[in-house]
Amino acid sequence: MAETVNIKRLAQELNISIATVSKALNDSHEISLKTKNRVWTLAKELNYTPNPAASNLRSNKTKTVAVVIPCVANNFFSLSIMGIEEIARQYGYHVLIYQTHENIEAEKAFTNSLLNGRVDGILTSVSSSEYNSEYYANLVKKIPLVFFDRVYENLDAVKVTTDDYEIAFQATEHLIECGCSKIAYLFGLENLPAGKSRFAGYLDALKSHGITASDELVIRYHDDEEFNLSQIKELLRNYKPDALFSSIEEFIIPAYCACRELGLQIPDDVKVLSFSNLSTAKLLSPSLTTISQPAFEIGREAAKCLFKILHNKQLDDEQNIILKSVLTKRESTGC
Amino acid sequence: MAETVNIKRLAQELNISIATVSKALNDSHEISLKTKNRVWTLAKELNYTPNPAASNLRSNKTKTVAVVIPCVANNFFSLSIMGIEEIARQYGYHVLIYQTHENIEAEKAFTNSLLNGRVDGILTSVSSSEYNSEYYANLVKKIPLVFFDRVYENLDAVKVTTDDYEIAFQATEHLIECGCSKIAYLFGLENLPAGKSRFAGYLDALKSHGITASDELVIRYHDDEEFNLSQIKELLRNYKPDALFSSIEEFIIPAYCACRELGLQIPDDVKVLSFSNLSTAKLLSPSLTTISQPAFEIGREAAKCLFKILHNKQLDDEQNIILKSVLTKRESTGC
DNA sequence: CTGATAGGCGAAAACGTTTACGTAATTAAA
DNA sequence: TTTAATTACGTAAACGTTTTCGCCTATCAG
Repeated sequence: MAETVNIKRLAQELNISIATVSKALNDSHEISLKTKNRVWTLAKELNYTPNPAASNLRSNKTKTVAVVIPCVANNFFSLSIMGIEEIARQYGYHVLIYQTHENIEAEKAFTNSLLNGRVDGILTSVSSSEYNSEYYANLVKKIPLVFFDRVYENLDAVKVTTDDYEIAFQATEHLIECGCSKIAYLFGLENLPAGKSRFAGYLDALKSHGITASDELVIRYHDDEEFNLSQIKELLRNYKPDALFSSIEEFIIPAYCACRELGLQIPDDVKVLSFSNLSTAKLLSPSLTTISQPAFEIGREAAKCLFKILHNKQLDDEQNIILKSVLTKRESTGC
Repeated sequence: MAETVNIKRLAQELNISIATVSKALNDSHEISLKTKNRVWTLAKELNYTPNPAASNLRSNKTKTVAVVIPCVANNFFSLSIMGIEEIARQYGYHVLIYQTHENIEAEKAFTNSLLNGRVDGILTSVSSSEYNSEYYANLVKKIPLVFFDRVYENLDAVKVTTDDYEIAFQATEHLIECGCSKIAYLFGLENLPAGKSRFAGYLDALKSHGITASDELVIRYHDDEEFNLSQIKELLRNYKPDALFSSIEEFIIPAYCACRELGLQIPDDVKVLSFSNLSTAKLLSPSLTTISQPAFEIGREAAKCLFKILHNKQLDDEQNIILKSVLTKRESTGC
């Protein structure tokens, strides 16, 4: 590197004080336009950019936010990040990414390590492995935090979610209207509000159509791919459901594979429907009926809320923002 | 926040100097074990974590790297990020994400903004919109930088890539062996070494089998989805190729859609093969023969190299690391 | 007993900003 | 004309670390 160019250097070359330079750079009203222009042109000429560490240290602002999520290699989360990034760019913020891999301890460790002033705020979609609000109840007191999709309820924090209950209800009704009466449920996120709402929507839709739910038709997501596959195969073999309603994307591949392996035709023998943001849903064999969440918009909304908080703007209404999911009917439900 | 706990506070409570505390926290040999233990226990007790800004400012180390990529919502890049993140966690580094959306100006703006000490190093996969090595030739002199997948050649920097030429050659041969002789090429990344190598592999494979390539059978990626779709439809209608070799994932959906709309059966009427990291490739209708790059490993390798550089370790051999892609034959090439 | 050596610690400067406060000159109000 | 207010800038402290240098004590060789 050549001679480091900092405020002192600018001040020397212009024969003014470093305070004046700093204020000019920050467009302070204390400085005359003439001086500001001198500073700005020299700064551009020397390619000056302020040292973030020094600035952070003094001002206690980092212009950085953290995104803490289970995993980036998931359509929903990568789309959310895109939305977050778009807004962050508009506000001139930087984005740190942390993946928890559904590990609650990693989650706590990350967020704790962010409390020393590394970031101005946090956007998070929490791990599904546990639901213990104690930790977050304390955390939200210490740093501006916005939850999206996977949230903790009853905390003093903004939450951006989707209409899980309503859309699950609607999707279940769609299956019923297609003639299904023995609808299996592939249960994911069971610890979280989102997972519970989806399940509740499913149950209530059954009930409102006079169908009694059965525990035998419910299987729960496990971290082991093989296990999920064999679970589904067992389910199909033993209880012969006429539909599979999957509450998470991770069940799609094992569900399709299970049907193939058992020689079951979708949608003739069994209909399939899933929450999913896969762009290839319409190319699957057969094309998959999906509930897709507006992942990109969720990211945008969450980021917007966080920046409003960081700039002390009043949040429009309340702390719960609920966006609408979309049910797209395709061949796998066949009607 | 309660009373801020910093080094000064620790020093006061222990009746020692802040220098001693700092050295103890950093496990310096100058400090006795007894004193270190006193410091460590109190630090843990008070939940002390060092202020990163202060630390960065003084030491000129940020323990942070930047990842500059076109887009996170792409299987290849999100998997790469996973690999990068895994290694970063091992080394205790933080990861900043910047998306260029294939915009070379944004790319330059981001990387420039990282030169003032915000990060210790950069991992990047460059934009495909242009190939102008001047900028990067200067950049690599200013900051440790590792390219992955989409690289600039002939620069003094580490590059992690895949065997694009060889695998494209091999894939083309596969199509030929399946009886194809009129193989269309869906050309992406044409400005970049990766894109050129893939195309070269395709051309050379044709030549080595006595097939003359034709310009009419090559179409180039465009940013407009509709345009790509109609391009492919035109191609299929006018020149009736017996295979589509797509060099990028983005062509898959339009290619499948085009075949459907024209009533062409895959693989009977036309075979399809594509570079892709889609996990649903095997569930498509029909399942898609793919060349999948080891995205996760690429991220890992790139990150490992960067950290070696940052710790002044000798890089094992040379600057080019080449990983192997995998050709997975499925129904879409039907043999 | 003297001198050297090493171990353990502290004083203080430095990193590059921001900002509270002071000051001088100019302008407006009286 | 005097005073008050305003404008434009400078001084210096502060943010929380890291690190150089020096000091003191204890130990050891001679």
